Amino acid sequence: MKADADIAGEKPGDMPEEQAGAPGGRIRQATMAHILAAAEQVFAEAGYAGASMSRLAKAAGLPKPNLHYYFGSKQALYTAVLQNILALWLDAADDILPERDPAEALSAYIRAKMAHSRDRPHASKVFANEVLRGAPELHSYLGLELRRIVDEKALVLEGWAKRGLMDAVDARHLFFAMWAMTQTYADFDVQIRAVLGVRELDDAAFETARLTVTRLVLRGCGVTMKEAACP
Amino acid sequence: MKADADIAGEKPGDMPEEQAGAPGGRIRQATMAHILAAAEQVFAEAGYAGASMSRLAKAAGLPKPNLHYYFGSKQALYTAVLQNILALWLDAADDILPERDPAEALSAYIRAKMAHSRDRPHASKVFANEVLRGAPELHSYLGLELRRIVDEKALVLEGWAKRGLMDAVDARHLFFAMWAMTQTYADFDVQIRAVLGVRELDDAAFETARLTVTRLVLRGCGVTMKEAACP
DNA sequence: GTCTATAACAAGATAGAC
DNA sequence: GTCTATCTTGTTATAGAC
Repeated sequence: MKADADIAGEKPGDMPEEQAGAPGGRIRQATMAHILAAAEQVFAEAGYAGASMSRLAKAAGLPKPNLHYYFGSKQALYTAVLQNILALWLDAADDILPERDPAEALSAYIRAKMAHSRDRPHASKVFANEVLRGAPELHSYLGLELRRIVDEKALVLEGWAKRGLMDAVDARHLFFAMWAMTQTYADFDVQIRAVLGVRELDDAAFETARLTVTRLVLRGCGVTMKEAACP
Repeated sequence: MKADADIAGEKPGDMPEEQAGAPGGRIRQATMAHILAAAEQVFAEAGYAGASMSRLAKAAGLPKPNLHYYFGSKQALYTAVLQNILALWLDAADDILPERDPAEALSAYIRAKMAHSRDRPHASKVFANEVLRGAPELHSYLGLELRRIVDEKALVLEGWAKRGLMDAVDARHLFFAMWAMTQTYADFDVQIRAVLGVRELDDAAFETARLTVTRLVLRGCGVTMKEAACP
């Protein structure tokens, strides 16, 4: 087995027995994390239907039955991959807080989302594939948890607008725009690379992308850019 | 067979025999257009791998072998659907011309793209699915035809910037942003409806979306909005 | 041109030896 | 815990009657 199984961020040698939500020994957890990491990539490239168990197994470097042994079914493995991604997704909006400066908070949010697109493109693609299919696994998450977060953050933006710190922009549609503009660098990377005529999106390309998105959002919200966009 | 087979925009009773690129009689063309319309929807909802021939056949209201009779293979049917979509995709940027006013031209472009997302969401989703998979069928299109168009339009924007009509924004990344913001209303509609807590995106929602996107782009480019954004 | 019947194969899942 | 061999089902595609 390969050694890059630390995707779930488990602390090695922490608990001697088990833990809530992650039963089993350390080797079991490591194997499962390894399978999840490989599966995320395959599901990202092929979608749910296009990812066969044999392909998933080959990507993990294991025989097919082992995947069934650990996750039961393809469906369950896919759900586990999605769950792994949502945990990553949720804490991105932590910068949007009432007491912060709008320009800085929005810049930080865009920076975090762009970093996600760069560092975890597979996660973004799996999520995109799922939503494109009609989000059969994420319906409740989108309608409950995500909706609650957006409602909460929309209040923050409306508060900023009332205090004259930014224009009164529709907060929800602003979020849709920020999600779309940042995630497109992960989901549609093939198209972007083709149009730019480059083999890879390097640091400079991502920096230009981040600055462009930040500029559109900050100016669109009527907040001054200052040096918040430049690290 | 249902009567909504006029998607390809064929002129009924035009030519008695054949035409380049569309051989066969009128009923043949009508049947093929009907299959293509149904297939677009199924490919959009299920992706390439998730769309089985039986499902495609059921959606078209025909037995499976008929689809093979007309298109040969699932692959060929899919390619035909994509080809149909590209024709639609290409003429959206017709508004970006040097002699036009930036605010009006960009507003018109965003309006056209939003209208596409509203009127042909399935087309957008098929395209998104294809690019997510790595664009195996569209690699040459993206790297040649689309790239050429974007290069051409980028020159127009740079011309506007030199004449002081707008700020010097990276034109290519601005296009990525406009594509992402507008297409998200087709591709991620499930997520948007869930967050907004509505069953359907109605006229008002699309108008708010369009105004938000237009605002971000025009202000981000430093062009005055005037009434160009309002019909 | 249309459709029933079926071939050839790959899918998800499991039994059972190790 | 691990993996070979296999079962069942659904897949694309086609043969051949109508």
